[in-house]
Amino acid sequence: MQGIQFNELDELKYIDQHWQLDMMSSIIWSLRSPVPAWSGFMQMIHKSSHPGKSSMIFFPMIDMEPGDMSCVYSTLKFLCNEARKYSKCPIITFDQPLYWKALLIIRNEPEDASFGKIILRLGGFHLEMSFLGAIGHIMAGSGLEELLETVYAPNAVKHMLSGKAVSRALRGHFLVESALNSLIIQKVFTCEEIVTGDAHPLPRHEKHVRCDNEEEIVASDNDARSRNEKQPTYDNEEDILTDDAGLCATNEEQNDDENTHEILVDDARPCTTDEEQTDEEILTDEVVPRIRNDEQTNENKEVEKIIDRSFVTKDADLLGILEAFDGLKDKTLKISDVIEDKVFERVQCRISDYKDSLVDCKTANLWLTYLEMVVLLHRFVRAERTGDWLLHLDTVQRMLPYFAASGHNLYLKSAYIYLSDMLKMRTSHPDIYASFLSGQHVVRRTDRYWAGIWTDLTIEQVLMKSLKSSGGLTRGRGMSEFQRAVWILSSPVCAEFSLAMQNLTGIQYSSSEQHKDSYAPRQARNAKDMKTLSDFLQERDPFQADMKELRNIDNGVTADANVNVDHCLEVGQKIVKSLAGQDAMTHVFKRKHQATTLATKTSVKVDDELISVDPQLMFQRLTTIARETSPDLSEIFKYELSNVPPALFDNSGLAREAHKSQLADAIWTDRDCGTDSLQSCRLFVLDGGSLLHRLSWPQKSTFGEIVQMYTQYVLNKFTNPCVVFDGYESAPSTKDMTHVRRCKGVESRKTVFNESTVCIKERGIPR
DNA sequence: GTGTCAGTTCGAAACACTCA
DNA sequence: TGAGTGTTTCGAACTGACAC
Repeated sequence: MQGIQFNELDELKYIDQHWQLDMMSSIIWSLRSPVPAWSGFMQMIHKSSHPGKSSMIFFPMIDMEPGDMSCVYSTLKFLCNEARKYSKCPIITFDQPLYWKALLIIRNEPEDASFGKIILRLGGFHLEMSFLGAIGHIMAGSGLEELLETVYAPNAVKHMLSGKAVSRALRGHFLVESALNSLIIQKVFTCEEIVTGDAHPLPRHEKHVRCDNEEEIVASDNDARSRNEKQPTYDNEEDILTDDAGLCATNEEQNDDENTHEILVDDARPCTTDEEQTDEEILTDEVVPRIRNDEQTNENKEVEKIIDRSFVTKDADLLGILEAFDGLKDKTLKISDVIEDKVFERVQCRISDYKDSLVDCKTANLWLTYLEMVVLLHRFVRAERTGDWLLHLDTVQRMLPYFAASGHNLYLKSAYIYLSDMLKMRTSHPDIYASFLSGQHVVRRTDRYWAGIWTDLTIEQVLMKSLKSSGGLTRGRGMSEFQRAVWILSSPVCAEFSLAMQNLTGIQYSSSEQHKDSYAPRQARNAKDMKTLSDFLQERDPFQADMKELRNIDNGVTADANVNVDHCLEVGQKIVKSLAGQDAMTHVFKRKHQATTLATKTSVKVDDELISVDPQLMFQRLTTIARETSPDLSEIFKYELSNVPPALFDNSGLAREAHKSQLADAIWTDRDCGTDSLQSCRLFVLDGGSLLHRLSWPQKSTFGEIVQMYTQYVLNKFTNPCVVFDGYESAPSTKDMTHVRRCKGVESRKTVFNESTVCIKERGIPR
């Protein structure tokens, strides 16, 4: 079999022309909230010519195992025949496993054969999923998981960080990026935070968050603060909203359609099948007004809940960006005017200087690397939405080191070969390369500039939605070969009927012009989640200049000396560089060359060799062996079976939290705790710590009044009481681990107060 | 009562790595 | 070289909430 060589990759030297817009979007979150999220913001400002809406047609399904080489071969053969009929160059997109098989087949065919002309593309959507997994791997154990768990469910976060829940992952990463940028802006620029619970519609924010009138802002802030205290706490809603441009992928959309192979014919012909549109995009003229009215009502309700967290500033550069944003929004400025504004370079320069000052801080470096990875996500999505071919290639090239450092070797190999092949197209297929440069490499399901999506995502969205929605194959038709053929071949006729019915009834299908990120409920949720994330990061600042070591920002666990994830880009670049000239078929990736993350298991040194130890696994194995080899287990337990007792310590080395309520339940259940014996009791001993949670502390009360309140409560409730508070010396004590867990590894500030000090409280406990 | 959807859990396949 | 282990990726099945 012919080998596949990793050729030296030429540097693209692509200059991103619109980085200013990404910067504006991330900064504006801090200065003016709520605003549309990145995707909504981009759709709002991007208006340009584009190749038009694409049409999709289904080809017959091949009834074979998708991974079967002969199935892939048949697909390629069919593709070549169809392309010959249209006199077009065959282009096909696969996800990674099938891409590699198709590549092997094509590379082993003679160059003059029909297969030699096939342009094989690696699915961008799957590439993005893998990159999300790479981010999750690199940031494992850093505290990102705990950060995201403040706004998402734990299992949802696991899927987000493993690259499965794409829509949520993107939203989550973009929110975290904005919260981190907000933190940096506070440090670099002179800002003052205002947090308001605004009960007015969105335009109201535009009026009061003007940075040149600070007094007015503070005054309105005080009013709003009192309103905010009455705000209800929200449930942890899950992200069920989807991006109309295909940013999302539901579980269904993530399913591989490996049983089906399609050719996407990308032209400007009108869409012929109504099944080609997603449910959320289909809005009839009659339906639209009703939905808009409902949305308006809902918006008003949601806007009342909006929590606004912004900063006021008098910094000239930040004010310049605000003006540019207003200009774009009001359409008084064009994008070309904005990107020529030097204010962005000045802001970037100041932020870069600040980042350079953190060069010795490992934790800060890791989180700055995270920001770089999220920027790549922005670029990758933007390249697809706008059909920017060079940006797409440049971003894939920048992703390679992160794939390498995180051990996503299959995608590293495939993406490397894909990039190499696409660059070669400049000379081998100049006509196709030119059409890709004009934005023909993406598919648009709606007639908008900011609506391009990856071809593999298109296949999944269109096919899966058609299969599973009303009239689809999963609605009682059966899935046999005959039924599939009937369904596919009849869909053009059904589309004709559908079109005729639309003309007859006068009901037309159209897509909403407004992006979902522009809706007030979405903005409200974003603002709420941003506040939650910002609060978390304020308490656990990853950019502390005096924090030189690498540690988890949530639990404070410090990394070993062998953890090098803060230099993962250099690690990855080294691996990518070493690939040049190697044979892709025989090259072996070594795990020891990858970046070592914070989540790497603890290791012990045996004969000068580091061995990773999972205490839980070690304990289980040893007890299993002991049970089989020794009749008396107590003999075995005389010896140390793991470096820490797993029953008492978790994998990060922190002592497990005590569950007092379970102990209390056990006592009440197993023992006689009746109250008869209390009748003769003359002394009530009360736990002072527990007592603290019994009473709610009134607003603006002093500590003296609170003490008086507790005293009165105890005297009224109990005769002859004795209140006991537990106290610990400054020397090492059994409470130390609890203190470490509670302070999250960050030393708290000293608070000085006396009887007349007014208590500023948060949710019933002193701050 | 039914259908849909998000969330969760579990398992299998494929592949890389390690070790005897 | 083969067996065992670990990781990644993917899919199926189930559950509960919600809308109609």
